[in-house]
Amino acid sequence: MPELPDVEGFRRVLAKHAVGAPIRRVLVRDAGVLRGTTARRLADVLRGRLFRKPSRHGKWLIAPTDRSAVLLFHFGMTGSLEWERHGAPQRHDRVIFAFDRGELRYRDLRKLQGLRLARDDAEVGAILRALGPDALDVSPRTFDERIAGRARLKAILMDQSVIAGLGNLLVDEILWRARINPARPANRLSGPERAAVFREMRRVLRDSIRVGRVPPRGVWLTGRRDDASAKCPRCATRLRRGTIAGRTTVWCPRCQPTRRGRSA
DNA sequence: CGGCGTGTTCAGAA
DNA sequence: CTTCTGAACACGCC
Repeated sequence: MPELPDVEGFRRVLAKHAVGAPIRRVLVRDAGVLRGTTARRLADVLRGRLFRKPSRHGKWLIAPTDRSAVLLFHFGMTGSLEWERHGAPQRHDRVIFAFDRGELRYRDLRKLQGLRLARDDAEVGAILRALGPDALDVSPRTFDERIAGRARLKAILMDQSVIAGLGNLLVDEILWRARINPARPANRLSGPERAAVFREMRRVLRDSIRVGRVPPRGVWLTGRRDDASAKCPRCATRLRRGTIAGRTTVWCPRCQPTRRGRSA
């Protein structure tokens, strides 16, 4: 599930329920999600501490504490962060932070990513150093400069070191709305085309965050990924699918031609 | 049983 | 140097 809007939702969960209250207990139910730390160290460092206001960069959730330590979450393809007031843990609750009023649970099926514990802000910087600017923060000018690579546009937009936060579903949705073929070389887009991608990126992100997840089904292209006979919601042309940047890619050959007048 | 998947990383190839 | 592909990670669902 998690792309930028989902992680923003998790950030809000943490901010709403888990900021400013002492962490009473850290229960690591599956140490397989701990990256570069151990259950012992995680508990020793966090027990009795408070989380301060969390931030987000791309798909990373950054949770500072009232000491120098900072907890970082990445959710891979199947992770989430849940607040539960009571009840038995679910099968995929890998780490549980217990507070007086409830529990914050890092839930993840596939364990493709996990939790990291940084000693201080400098270590956070080192972990996030390779990321480009957040997709919601980047200015139109910086966006234009950064996506000017030779690779196919979808690969560029998915590259977290170029722009942080966009994933497979979001990029397909953005390019469908902007009516640009995902296989176009990024550095051959016109100025207006780059502006369209930027505009639709903002719009898709805003709408997704408002709904609290990405992406809402319904009229979105994303609701049609799994159906091989699905039609374009705009023009009813049969959607096409292929592989770009190693990921399943869905597009409309009519709305998103490779070049003027041709289909992909 | 085989194939697939909202993410990332790495080795190796082009 | 840049870009691309496939495999790996782990698990549930066709």
